[in-house]
Amino acid sequence: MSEPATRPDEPAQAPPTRRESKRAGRVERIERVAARVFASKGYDGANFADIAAELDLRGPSLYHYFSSKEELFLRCLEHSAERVFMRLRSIAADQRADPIDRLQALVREQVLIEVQDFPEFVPLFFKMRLSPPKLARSVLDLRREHAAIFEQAAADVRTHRGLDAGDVRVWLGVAFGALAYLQDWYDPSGALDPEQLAERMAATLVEPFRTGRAVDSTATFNS
Amino acid sequence: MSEPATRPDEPAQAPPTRRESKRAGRVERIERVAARVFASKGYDGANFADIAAELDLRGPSLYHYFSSKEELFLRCLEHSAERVFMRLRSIAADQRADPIDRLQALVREQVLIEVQDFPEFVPLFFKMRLSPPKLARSVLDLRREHAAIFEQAAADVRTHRGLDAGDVRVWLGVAFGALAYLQDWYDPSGALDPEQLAERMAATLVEPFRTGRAVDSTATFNS
Amino acid sequence: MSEPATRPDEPAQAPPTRRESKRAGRVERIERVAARVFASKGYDGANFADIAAELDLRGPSLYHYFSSKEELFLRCLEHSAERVFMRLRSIAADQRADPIDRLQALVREQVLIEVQDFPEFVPLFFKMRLSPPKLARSVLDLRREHAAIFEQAAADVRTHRGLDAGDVRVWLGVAFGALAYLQDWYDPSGALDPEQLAERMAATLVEPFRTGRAVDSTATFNS
Amino acid sequence: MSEPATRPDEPAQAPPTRRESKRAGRVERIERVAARVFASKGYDGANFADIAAELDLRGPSLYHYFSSKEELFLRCLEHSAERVFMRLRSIAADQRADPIDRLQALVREQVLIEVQDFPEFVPLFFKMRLSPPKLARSVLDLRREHAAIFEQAAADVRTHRGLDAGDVRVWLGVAFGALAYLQDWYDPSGALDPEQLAERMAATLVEPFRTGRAVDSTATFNS
DNA sequence: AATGAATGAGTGTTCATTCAT
DNA sequence: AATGAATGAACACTCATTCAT
Repeated sequence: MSEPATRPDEPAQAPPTRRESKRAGRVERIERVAARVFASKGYDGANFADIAAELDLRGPSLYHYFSSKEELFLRCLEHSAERVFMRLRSIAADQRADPIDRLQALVREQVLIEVQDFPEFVPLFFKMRLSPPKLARSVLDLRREHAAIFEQAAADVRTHRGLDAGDVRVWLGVAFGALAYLQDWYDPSGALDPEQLAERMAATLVEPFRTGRAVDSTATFNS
Repeated sequence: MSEPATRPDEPAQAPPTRRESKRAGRVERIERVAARVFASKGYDGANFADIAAELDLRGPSLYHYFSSKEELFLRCLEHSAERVFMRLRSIAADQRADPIDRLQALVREQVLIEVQDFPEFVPLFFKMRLSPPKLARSVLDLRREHAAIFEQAAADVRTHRGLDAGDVRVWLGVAFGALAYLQDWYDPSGALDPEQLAERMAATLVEPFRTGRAVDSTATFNS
Repeated sequence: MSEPATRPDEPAQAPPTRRESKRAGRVERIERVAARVFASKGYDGANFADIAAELDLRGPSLYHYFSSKEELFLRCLEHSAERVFMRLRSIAADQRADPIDRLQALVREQVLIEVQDFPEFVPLFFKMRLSPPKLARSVLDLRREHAAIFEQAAADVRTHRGLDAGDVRVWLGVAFGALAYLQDWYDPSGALDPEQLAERMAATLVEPFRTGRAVDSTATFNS
Repeated sequence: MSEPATRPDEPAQAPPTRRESKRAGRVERIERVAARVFASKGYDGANFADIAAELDLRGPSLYHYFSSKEELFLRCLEHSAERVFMRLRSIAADQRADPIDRLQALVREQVLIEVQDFPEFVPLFFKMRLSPPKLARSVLDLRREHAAIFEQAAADVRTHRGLDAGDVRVWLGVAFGALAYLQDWYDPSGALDPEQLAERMAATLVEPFRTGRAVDSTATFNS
């Protein structure tokens, strides 16, 4: 252990000291703001000075909390991902619901997450060129974790109908594409409020599962 | 000579001199390479030196053909747009086909354009971050032109069924999102060949129009 | 503490902090050096790297203090203008002196400013080639302000003699030309010291006003 | 000799062949145009492409006639200088006129040269940093030659009055400054036509010689 | 003779990052 | 902890100049 300062008579999971929690709060605040900036300007377009300015700080101050721009970006993603995954899993875990309704509810939730609660989550959808392989790997893991939730839910629909799990990647591509594209066209102040949008997108995307055509009928394929 | 149609003794409409056509060929070659680089690295990420290097040139040489990075990018965009729009419109113009089949054929064509013939289309049209405002304007115009083709085709499906044209923006958002996202997940060397992919994506995206649910049933809304 | 005048328990008009005054000192130093470089090489000819090098800095460092080359140049200009105008105006404001003596004193002062105290004045004010139009505007405003001081003093001579103010532009052109040209020929280490030079140039330039010929006798003309 | 092509039976001063005279004509035309561009934009501000464009040529074509930008500039100066000096000398050589009238006529002529006939001559007044010492020397020689004409005329006024030639450098500085500055303020389309301007400037500048004050009274000084 | 093509050197500017305070 | 100061690396763009045609 590299923390000789903790007293040996304390539980292994030492509660955060006041100093640590203060720092944690600042980190969280930075991540929240930075995530928003990254989401709106893109990785290249966002710069440290701007992010810091929104926090009433100067650029170099961020280095007290993050070792580089890339790390900050990754932490932003992770930060939202935790919360987002929790919300999605609580829906995915509801075994009482009909599988197809569950899938629709998942899509609905994801829309609300993006346009109401976590607009900064969107970048996770996209491929990015992150130079240090470690960071790239972490992002990839998050993407897989996110996709797995939807993939499982979609497979459930098929098995529930007595089909093999098959391959839902095309549908997944369509759905994720639609979800990722939202921020490029949807205006929350327009005629459609977030709830309506979520309702309609979910219905549209799940429709092929309801008819069984266009999704089920295709033969499974191996990647 | 490769111009047998013009009578040799006439200047007739100023046929391109050898010099001019040579230049045109070079311009075309640069545009092709530049489009690929822009597509893979984004507008900001692509730099003149790299583009030039792929052509065995040095950065400043590109200024013989394009007056700025912005102009080079716009030429790439317009160049692609020209070809892509032509293909889509030739399908959209076929009035003999059933409207819904026409829409499906359009989606199918767009998929093939993206994964087979114009791999740079997606980033150029859908995903480009647009810092210079002048550039943003032009890109938006082209995007609108592109969207209009699909919007009209979708509206035709509704009117053909005796409905008002309504608003197909949600469906359009879903479809364009799905189409924009293709390159983030589809691997042409995988189990699904481009034709199969196009077939299935088109079927999936058009399905809500076939059932009438999820698309037609929703009331129209004003933006 | 170097601020004995302010009572220690009062913030009182926000006295400059040590940090601010340090920065102000640096800005002043940069302006002084930059003005000299601009003066010797012209606006286009002066480059950031060279200016910075004279300050033991690298080019980009200047951007901590000035947002662009244009701004740096304008600050230099205004900085000089402030001091120079103050000196000239203190002479122009002396209403006890005979108008013609006042005019002569003004010319004399201007010569001393140029060859003794502000050697960068001439290029900055008279000779700068002005590519950026925004810059040209500001320089022209300052030139007009400078010219107005002499113009008024010259007109005073005429009205004092019972003539109308008339037009002294030709004389002004001669005088300013002579003053602008000084650094192209005068060598302070030569036989004529600055005071003698100032005396003689002032006498020479004011002479037409003393005789009344060549200045007064010409009819006024409208631009 | 490096011209073996000239036939030995021709006079040493071989008349220009048709080819040579054609080339000479082109050189002259380029010099005339280039001189105008240099005069209006300055040495740095003028570029080869612009100069060539005014001649319906492309930049590199100028290298058929001049080995570098600096050489072109020098030739421009020389080109006007020849003609200008001829005109000035024809006035300076008129021994019948009163010396002071001759001086006044010289100034008058110089004004007309600048604002009517050879606006490109003005740059000769100014110091310039020409890198190859040979070119710098040539310019300096031209400046001296030009100044000498006025210097001699001014000295003649003094000796004609029985004074020693003395030093007229202060007056010369004033006069040349006034003449060099003309292009910065005089607008030929304004209220004063070139003839009037020339008249008035000449009168103003020569006035101190007429009164004898301000010029004669000063002691001579050695540089 | 003229020029299209190409380029090396240079210039202003941006920005993530380091460091002393 | 926070930040002014500073900078190296990059990058779009300009321009005089070379060269093959």
